[in-house]
Amino acid sequence: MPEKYHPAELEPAAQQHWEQTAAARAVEDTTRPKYYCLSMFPYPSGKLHMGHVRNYTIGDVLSRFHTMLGYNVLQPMGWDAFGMPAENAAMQNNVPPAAWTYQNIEYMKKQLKSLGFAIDWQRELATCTPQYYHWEQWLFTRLYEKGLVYKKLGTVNWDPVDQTVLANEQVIDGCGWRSGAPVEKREIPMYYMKITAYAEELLAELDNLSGWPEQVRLMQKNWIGKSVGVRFAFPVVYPGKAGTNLPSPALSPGLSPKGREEASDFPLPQGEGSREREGVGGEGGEAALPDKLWVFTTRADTIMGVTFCAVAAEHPLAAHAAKNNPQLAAFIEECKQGGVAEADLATMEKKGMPTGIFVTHPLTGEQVEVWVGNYVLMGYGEGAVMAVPGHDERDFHFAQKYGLPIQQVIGEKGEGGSEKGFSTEAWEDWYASKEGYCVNSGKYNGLAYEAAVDAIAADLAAKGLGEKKVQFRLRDWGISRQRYWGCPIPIIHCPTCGDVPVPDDQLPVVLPENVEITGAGSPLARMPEFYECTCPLCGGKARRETDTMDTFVESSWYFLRYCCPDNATAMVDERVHYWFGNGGVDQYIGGIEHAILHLLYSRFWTKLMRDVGLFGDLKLDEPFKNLLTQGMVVAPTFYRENAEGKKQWINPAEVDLKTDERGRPVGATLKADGQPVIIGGTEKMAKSKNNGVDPQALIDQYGADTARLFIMFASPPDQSLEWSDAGVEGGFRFLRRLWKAVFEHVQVGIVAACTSSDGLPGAQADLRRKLHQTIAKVTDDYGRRKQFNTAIAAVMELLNAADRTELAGATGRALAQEVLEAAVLMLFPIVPHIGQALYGYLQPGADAGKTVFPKCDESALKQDELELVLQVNGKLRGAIRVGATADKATIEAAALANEAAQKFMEGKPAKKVVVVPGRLVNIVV
RNA sequence: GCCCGGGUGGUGAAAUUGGUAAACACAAGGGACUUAAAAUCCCUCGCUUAACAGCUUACGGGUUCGAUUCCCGUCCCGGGCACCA
Repeated sequence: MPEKYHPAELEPAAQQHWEQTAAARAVEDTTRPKYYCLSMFPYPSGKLHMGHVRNYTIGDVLSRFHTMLGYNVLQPMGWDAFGMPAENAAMQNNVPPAAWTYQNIEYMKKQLKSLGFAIDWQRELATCTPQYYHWEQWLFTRLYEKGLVYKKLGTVNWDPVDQTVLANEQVIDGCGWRSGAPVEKREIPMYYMKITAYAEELLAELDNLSGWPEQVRLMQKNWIGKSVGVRFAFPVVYPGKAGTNLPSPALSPGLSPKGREEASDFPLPQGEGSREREGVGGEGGEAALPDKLWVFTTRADTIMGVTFCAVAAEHPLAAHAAKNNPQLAAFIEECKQGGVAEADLATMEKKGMPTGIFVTHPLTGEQVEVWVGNYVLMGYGEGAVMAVPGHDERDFHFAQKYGLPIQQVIGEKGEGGSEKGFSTEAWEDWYASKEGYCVNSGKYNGLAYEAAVDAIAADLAAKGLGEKKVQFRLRDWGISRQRYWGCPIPIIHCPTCGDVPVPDDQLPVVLPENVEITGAGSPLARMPEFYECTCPLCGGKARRETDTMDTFVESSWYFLRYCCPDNATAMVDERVHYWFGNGGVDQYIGGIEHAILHLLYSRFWTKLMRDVGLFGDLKLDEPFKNLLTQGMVVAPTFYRENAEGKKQWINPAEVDLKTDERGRPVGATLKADGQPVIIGGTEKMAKSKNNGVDPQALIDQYGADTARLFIMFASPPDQSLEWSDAGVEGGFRFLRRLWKAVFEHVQVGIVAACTSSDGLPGAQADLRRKLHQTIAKVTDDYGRRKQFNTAIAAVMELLNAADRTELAGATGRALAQEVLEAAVLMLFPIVPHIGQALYGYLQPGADAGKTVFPKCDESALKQDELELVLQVNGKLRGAIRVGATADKATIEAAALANEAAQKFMEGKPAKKVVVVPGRLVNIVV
């Protein structure tokens, strides 16, 4: 055994050993319990960053731990290989996206291998290969036939200069990131997946996901947003025709009464299809002129306080009103400015303009004016809202701004039972409370929230103007992307047959790999050799769809494909039954930033695949049994602005940071030129902000084990971690100390490990107790708590205690052997390379990774005496020693007799004595 | 703006079910060894105080014998918001 720890020699040797013994190969074996340990696959951005190291180390620790517990472990890895950065890189460096991606995969795979993860590389997959996306296209066509995929208009960010659709990330302060031109909203036809059809199940199943963090379940619940409310209508009164619900004949010439009838309710009545605006060709705006304005509200109890209504700029009523009103038309144009991101819409200034159109309040018969509001979204709900400024904060401020009436219709009792005062001058939070009762509401006065909603809904229903309705916040999933580097949508547009799904024998629709990326429009739409095709139904000339799918689609089922990545004839096969038996993936690990979208879409796709019948008799409703959401690894961001005011992000490694005496940053300069840079926020490591830290330097200098140990020791996995390499040195030092301890023991000679505390001298019995306490704690930390920093600390404590214990004699040598073997095995999941080597020296010929995890010897934990903390009035005043079996009375007596206790009781009698068994005694005087 | 988290020494953090706040480390300071350096080992290390002791878990309240932990409010930081992945 070498005297010194040399990771550079020992790590490749250990990795070679695992490769030769196929240690990580996972083979279906029904005689053993399986453990499917899944980490979120990376986007091949170029290099691993610390977030990856953290994620995959957690996965590897759990995988290796469960292997040592006897499970048949599967730990796969793959590449989420489609996406925007490849197109950006193509534009910047003139590399085709495919070549760039495969190059990145190759490098990152090498990095992953150098970290020693026990990954079954035979199951590796990349989503950009036809072998993978073939099945995504196949399922798409099945879903299209089932009506679970449909087409409607959707709103996107449009860059009028680059003539291209932008991602929300590419819209900066309302302008296109490359052109700098103000972005506009534009409606284009897109394919949607009907996730709303599964809203109820996606919500209900959250309650069964007991292995998921409460936080994530809550976020998904709020995202789905089930609410029960009332959908009702305001009959529309057109100018000059007060008192009629019908459009003026002058405004809609040539429309027969029957046609009017059919076109009446707009948007379409309730039901899943109600918000689909089918196709692009619906130019007959006049025909769609509504005679009722439908809205949805969860606050029907405030209906008597409606003083105006607001519709989206794209609402047909708005368009109609704008025809003879150039000012309104200009305002509607203004509303189309800016992007579509909800965060921007929610924080922008609320603006509106009256349409001159009035609607009739369905209960009071009063005339209520319709406004166009920039904060009302066409794609959400009915594209129209009732406004109750008295009891909705946004409406309140809107009404104040435009001088619209504010009417109190809900009252509440304050402290002492007096009525709370309502003022139209200043908003107070209780105005929006559901705790009050109706006032100024005629027959509804005095009713509390639920009773009022019920009564009002019943009255609306009686008039045929509304009913109670369940509504979800969740919207259908738009999957069309006007981009190149994605999975082609397998649809053929035929002038005679319409949209035709590509038949199975023509799948996959292969994405051409040699293209020119210009950043303006989709390259596929400029490639006749791609889009020119014949209709599979009629054989006529047709055009292939050139949009690709949202990359979230690939990541919604990759975990199923890992079971059978080699199957060329089916999406999944019976191997799924083995790995997804017993409730699915046993442990899924990934960043908390995926709490909603990725995890919800994956749940959805699993249900879709189930309902297409792909799982046979396997009961699989949810893909992930246990979920560990790791906190993000965050790092500071730095940038400079160029002449056009665009931000150039600078990597933290290239920056010198100056701090004040309290450690707060006061300035930063670029190392290269010494000139100042601007300090941005601390954010998750991301390519777009160039604040990723490459772990390679760390691995090169200290080895994989130190990198793994350090990142596990830095903080618990679910906590976000601000990156700093201070302390890496300490991790390396610990491994060196561990090596030295084993070396010195082996030098004297290995012996059989101690197996019992019988006959051990006191100090050695104490150490052995500490050992088995540590085993119990580490097992619990790995298994139940999934908190690895405390497991490492516990082993450090154990080794510190061993250092302080005399272990020279025969019993001591045996105990030292037991302690060292256990310590090495306990650390093995975290630092497997050094563990593999050291265990080989302690147990020649043994393979640490195939050794059973140490078991706690309960008999070693026994103690005759316990120390209890002594408190007087809750303050620490000393300690008492009592027999391990002492009863409450004995403990009380010992506590009261204690000198320190008597001093702080100052002669007063004890009012009460609280005894917490095994912990403390508190004397209350 | 809305939804979800977080805030404990100079730093990363620990305290698992309401029961000793600061375990385990890092950094710093002092010492030993050394011609010297590195490495290693030992000691000190929340704040106030000469000491006794008092104070301390972002801030302000509350519940409790006892609160980092539970409740209410405030501030700050991070994540998500449907086309970053």
